[in-house]
Amino acid sequence: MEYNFLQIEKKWQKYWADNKVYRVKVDHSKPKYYILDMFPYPSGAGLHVGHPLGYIASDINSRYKRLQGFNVLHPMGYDAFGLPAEQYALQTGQHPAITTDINIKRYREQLDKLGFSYDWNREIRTCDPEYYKWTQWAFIKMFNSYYCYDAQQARPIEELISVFEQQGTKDLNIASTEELSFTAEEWNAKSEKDKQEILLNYRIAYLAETVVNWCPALGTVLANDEVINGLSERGGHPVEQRKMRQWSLRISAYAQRLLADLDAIEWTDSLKEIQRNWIGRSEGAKMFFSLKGRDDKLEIFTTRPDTVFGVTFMVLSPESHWTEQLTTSAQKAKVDRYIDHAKKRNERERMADTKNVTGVFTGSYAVHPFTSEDIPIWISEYVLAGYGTGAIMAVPGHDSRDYLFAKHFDLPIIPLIEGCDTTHESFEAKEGKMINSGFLNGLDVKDAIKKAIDEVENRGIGERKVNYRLRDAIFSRQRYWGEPFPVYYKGEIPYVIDENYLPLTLPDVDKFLPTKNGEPPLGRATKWAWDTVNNEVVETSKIDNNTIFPLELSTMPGFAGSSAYYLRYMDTKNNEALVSKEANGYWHNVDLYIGGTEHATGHLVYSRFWNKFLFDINVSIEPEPFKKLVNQGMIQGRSNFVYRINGTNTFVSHGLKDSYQTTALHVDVNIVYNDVLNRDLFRKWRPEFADAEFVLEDGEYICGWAVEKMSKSMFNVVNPDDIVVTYGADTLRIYEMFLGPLELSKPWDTKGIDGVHRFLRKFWRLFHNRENQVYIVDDKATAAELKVLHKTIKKVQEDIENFSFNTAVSAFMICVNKLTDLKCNKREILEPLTILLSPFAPHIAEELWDMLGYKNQSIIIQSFPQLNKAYLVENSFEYPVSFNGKTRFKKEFQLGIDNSEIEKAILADPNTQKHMDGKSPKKIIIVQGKIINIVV
RNA sequence: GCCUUGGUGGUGGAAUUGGUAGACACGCAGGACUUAAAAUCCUGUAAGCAGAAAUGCUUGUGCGGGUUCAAGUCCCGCCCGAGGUACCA
Repeated sequence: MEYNFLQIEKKWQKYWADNKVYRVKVDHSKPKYYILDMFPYPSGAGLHVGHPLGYIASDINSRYKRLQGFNVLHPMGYDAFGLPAEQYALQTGQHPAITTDINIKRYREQLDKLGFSYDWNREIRTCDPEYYKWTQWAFIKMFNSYYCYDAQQARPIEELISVFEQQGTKDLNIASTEELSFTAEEWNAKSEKDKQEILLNYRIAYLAETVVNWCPALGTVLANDEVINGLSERGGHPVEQRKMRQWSLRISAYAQRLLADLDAIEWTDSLKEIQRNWIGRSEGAKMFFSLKGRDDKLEIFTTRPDTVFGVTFMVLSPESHWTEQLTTSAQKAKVDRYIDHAKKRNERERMADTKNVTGVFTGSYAVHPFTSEDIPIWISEYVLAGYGTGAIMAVPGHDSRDYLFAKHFDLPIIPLIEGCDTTHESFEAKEGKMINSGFLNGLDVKDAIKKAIDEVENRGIGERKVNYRLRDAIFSRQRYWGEPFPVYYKGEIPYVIDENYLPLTLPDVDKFLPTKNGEPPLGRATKWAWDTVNNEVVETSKIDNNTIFPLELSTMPGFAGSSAYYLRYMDTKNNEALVSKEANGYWHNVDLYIGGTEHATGHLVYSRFWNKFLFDINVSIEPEPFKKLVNQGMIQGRSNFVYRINGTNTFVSHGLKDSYQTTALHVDVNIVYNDVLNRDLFRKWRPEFADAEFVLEDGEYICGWAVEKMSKSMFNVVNPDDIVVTYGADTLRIYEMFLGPLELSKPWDTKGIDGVHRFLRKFWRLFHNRENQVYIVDDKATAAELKVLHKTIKKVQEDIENFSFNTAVSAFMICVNKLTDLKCNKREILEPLTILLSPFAPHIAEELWDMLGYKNQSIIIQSFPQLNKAYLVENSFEYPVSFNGKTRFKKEFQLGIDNSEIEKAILADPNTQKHMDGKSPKKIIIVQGKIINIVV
């Protein structure tokens, strides 16, 4: 029989589905292993060849672990809420739920054709009310919690209320937006409204003023990605920075735990480093500077309190609430103009621009805490509102940004370290002896930092502080296609609806646009108010009844639904809980998580936070969601170009294009094969090319190429479907693994796919004779055949464990080539190979097992004997003997001999004696039984 | 700008983590089989120089330095690409 991959793959995919082969249940007789892919956003362009890269890797691991006897949980679902569906809805009027559903169906069909071993019984969709019920539920729990630093965990808000009632804020060490101070009497005297406002200052899910990109023309908030040079990507309207009251999650409270627990998980060092930098712990001091002519004080954070004597000015961020208060009437016009300028640039643009120094003087002065000198207070973009207190003490001598600012505005620069030169640049090294620094003079920098903080604390003008760069997550989106907040308002005060009435389902709206008043699209819902008596959603028009209140109009962001999905897979159908104790107690957390690095600071921080919160409230039993994480690289598109001679309909081949005036045009990569254009298909591709002429080289039209982001507009999106039809899923699976290291980004290219397909055909042929009939013998294998088999088993197993799938595939190819040379058709060799190959190419493996009458597919790979030294002692090998790196002679040895024996023999060789010149060797380097070098 | 990451033949990549650079595969060239094509198989293939050939020599892992008997791998300084940069997912 021919290797008919289409038929084989269809047959086994059907068999797996019909027999529910990959359905898993809690089974205490087996060890568990949980392998998870980052679930996809179902985009309208369909699954492209980049998606399966990680999915194939995880599927190989899943199948491999099953072979080893593990009970493997390997689920899949869809991250189905998101902006693209909403924007598509804006253009077409189609409801996002409908397009999302269509896209999911397409994804599912495409995934099914690749032979993945998912347990589809556990599929989840974040936009499904039965799923987002638990997202809303977690939000309610966060709203009803505060974070206690002493206990290092989230606690119920009722606990805090009773503390307030008994002792006020005395001795509290808890996370807050702003530090408040009141007594029990003061608390008890407050109105319900005031109490609720104060509690928002402590809730883990809370409302607060935050800065957003506001586009007045579109009436909406935009992501940084949607803003280009201060204009909206859509329509090119001006965008400004505006403060809005938004929901936030108090992730910053978890900063220390998020940092510390990185040590306990198996992620790559680089990814941990990204997270550490993102959390950005820095130790220093907060200090209060008196303000000239005012009673209040300006708070700043600094990591270099030792440089306090070098402070020659202070800088506020343009958004700081101090800006307005400290601007004198003489400076007001200038400051207003500057703030207008700053509003047009978002944070990223400001950070990227370090060349242009801008700023303006407020007219006010602070007082130096030690010298009592006046310090001018400036405003500048380089101070960011979101970090520290939005105000800094500037030390131009020892900070590069302060230095540039001082040079530009001609402010004084005081060198503080003996011998440092600040005429051309600041001196940022933390070393040397302090000068010009009063009581710190003569101290080493490290000691000076300690002494400075001690002195600041003694004088009561500040204290030691650890600051984190990690900010609270803004949790509101002015969008339609997301989870509704289970929140209604009595006046300004938010209340959560009772969890028993979840899910609060997303209402229909007539349009997906903001309302005329600039409210989010949910403002259009006619039925969107909460009846607190009957606990149900009712007509918005009934709001003037004082038991019916408006619901929150914004929705939750994309990361809400993806933060705890790993727990839900354990117990998808549970109506009583996010996950049952039994299921969570068996599956614990994810053993292996595979996905792209682009989520390093988003999803992977949010989900760790979310899980820690669930851990605190005793829902998740593990403090970390993902034990081991492997990043797969991005697959880029490889675009092809044709070159049209300007003003004609003639196209010139790539190698000859320089002789003409040409314009490069993107051409659909699906009508190009190995950079050679199919000219007939090209003529049919678009009407304007119907009578295209060609200037050929060597009788072919060669296209140019470039590596670009895979996108519809560049005609370089490659769906796996065509490849599956032409070569089969097994070939695609192996080819994607063969393309290069899993974690590296690489352009998609089908150039090498023939080689992989050839390999599978060769493998198939090992089991067949010339007449294509199954022909397998039970003869005993020779030593040479066993050597090939066991070398391959060892190598492939090591490679799977190390996620080095590309080299594993190479090992298979070498193995098949050798067995073909040996004309090996022995069951003893081929049967184990089908098992070894089955994680990579499951369809062909199943077919071969079937043909061989081999039923016991749960055999454990580990039970095969490892590479045996005895098989190696067959032929000899020759290697150079080098002295101090220079090759002097060659010597022959038998394979399999011990390193020490080789060493002895070499040292006894007369040639060696000659080159050693009577000395004894310093070092003998032996690698794999070969003497590489002898250092004399 | 900042953080992370990558740069090796015509191409994708390998290299036991400091030890014979280019495994494996694609492509290309030549050959076998075939009326022919496809398929399959065999041989060659980093560059340069010398040689009839076996082979030998030289150069060579983005650029410039350095450490070492030995550097693709370690150190210092650059250049270029990719991802992230808090409302894309």
